Amino acid sequence: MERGSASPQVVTRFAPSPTGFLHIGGARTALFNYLFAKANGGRFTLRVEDTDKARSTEAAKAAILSGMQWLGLDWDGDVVYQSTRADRHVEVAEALLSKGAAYRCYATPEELTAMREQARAEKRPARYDGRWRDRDPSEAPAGAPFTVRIRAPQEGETVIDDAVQGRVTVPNAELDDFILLRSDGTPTYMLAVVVDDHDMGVTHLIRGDDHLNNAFRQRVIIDAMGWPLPIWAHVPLIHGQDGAKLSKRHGSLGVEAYRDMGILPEALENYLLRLGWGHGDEDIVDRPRAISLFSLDGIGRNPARFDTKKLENLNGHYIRAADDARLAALSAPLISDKIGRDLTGDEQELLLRTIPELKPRSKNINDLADGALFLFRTRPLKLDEKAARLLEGDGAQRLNAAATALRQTSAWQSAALGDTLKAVAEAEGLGLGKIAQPLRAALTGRTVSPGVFEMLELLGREESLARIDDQLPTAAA
RNA sequence: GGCCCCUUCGUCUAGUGGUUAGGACGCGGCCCUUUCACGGCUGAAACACGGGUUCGAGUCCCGUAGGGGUCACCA
Repeated sequence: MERGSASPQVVTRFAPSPTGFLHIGGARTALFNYLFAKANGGRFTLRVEDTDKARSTEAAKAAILSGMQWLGLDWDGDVVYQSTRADRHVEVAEALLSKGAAYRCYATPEELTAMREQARAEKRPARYDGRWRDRDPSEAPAGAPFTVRIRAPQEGETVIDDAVQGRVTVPNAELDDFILLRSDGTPTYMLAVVVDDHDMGVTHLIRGDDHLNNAFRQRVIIDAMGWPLPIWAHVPLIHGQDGAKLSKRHGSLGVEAYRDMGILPEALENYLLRLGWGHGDEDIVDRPRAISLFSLDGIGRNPARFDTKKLENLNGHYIRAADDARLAALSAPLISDKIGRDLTGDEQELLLRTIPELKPRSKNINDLADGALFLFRTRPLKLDEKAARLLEGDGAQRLNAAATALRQTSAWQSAALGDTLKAVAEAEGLGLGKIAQPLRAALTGRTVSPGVFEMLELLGREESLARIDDQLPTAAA
């Protein structure tokens, strides 16, 4: 799909560092980048920032990729691993060096630590003091290790026109000569991002607010290289329920944790989208709608708190909208887990037919599995306390009356069964509930369940009658 | 602490100088109803505070308070 050269293609990227799972904040950043690219007919790329060999792990890398796949955030092209691009990063550092935009610094780590401590003691900002900035190269200790530092402007100010935050200005005195190349010759993050974003043709940088300060530093490199500026969009971070930074304690779990809680990916996506982005009153926004609506100016500037209740509500909505077969497949393993065996083919088919009854009663897949459990109980059912109480005294008589009528019903379909039971209630001069509740208890062992007529049909004549007989006092039966 | 950002119901938000400040989640009530849900109706619930600017501020400006981010040879 060629686009006119007059309007260069939008390219976004998600650039996680593989030091942990794909958490909620990262997932939202990825989502926004994905949506913005799709909304503009652009490309959404994925780059793994694995330049910190000590902290990066294969497991984290895999977790991030699988999290993205689960959410259906498909990236264009191959994953770029930053660690494979070190040569190019060094090349740029050297270009900067020969331009005089960077210089070698021979300060030792100990020296720098001492410098920072002293600055802190004197209540000054702990910035690199530029001690090697203007020294003549001849002063360099022979053979000593050195880092390469950017020569950042010291006067004036640097401006970032952020698509979310607006125009943000920082005095250049705040920017120190940060390190480009470590003393072992490897590139730092600050250099690597800029080079990679440039080389990958990234046009829009949508990322967490915590990177806003980095943007000023990165701009120094970009300017020094004479490269075009990307459009920055710094999205406020997600906070926990208590307003503090999101931690594992209150929801910053990996996306797979939400999957395991029975959350549907489209529900998490919709929730994440609405957390910090809005379009009028619309709360239910599915993927196609999001792609047609998404824009950077819909992103708010204030941090949002994570609210599990709303996520669950949204999840309930998407469960009701989901395909029955998909829901059956998702809940079957959970059911197997609970009953300690695999479902037979017939049982799987039965589960599928029951899903429509369970959908409106479920906020997550666990609820679904739980609700389906009555189908697979083994006789005689153990009744819970409340259910048992429904079968005491008059309850037993009513159950018996219902059983008698049910045995004579030939058409075992919910509508007909409903008519039968309503007739029983009328004959007894009772409300339908008086008949249905004991029946529900006998059928499921619980007081809460899908509709009795439907369950009767689902369970089938034989199983239903057997369960009822199990609960009938022997004298009455 | 320096620098930067933020502040509308408990929460997510709409609102771009004149609104009975709207919606959603959650919460309460009512209805539907064989239980529970779903669904429908309905109620309580917010412009952090103080100064300006203006005929008129949730909307603009300045302070204060509170919250957040960031200050590595991590990313």
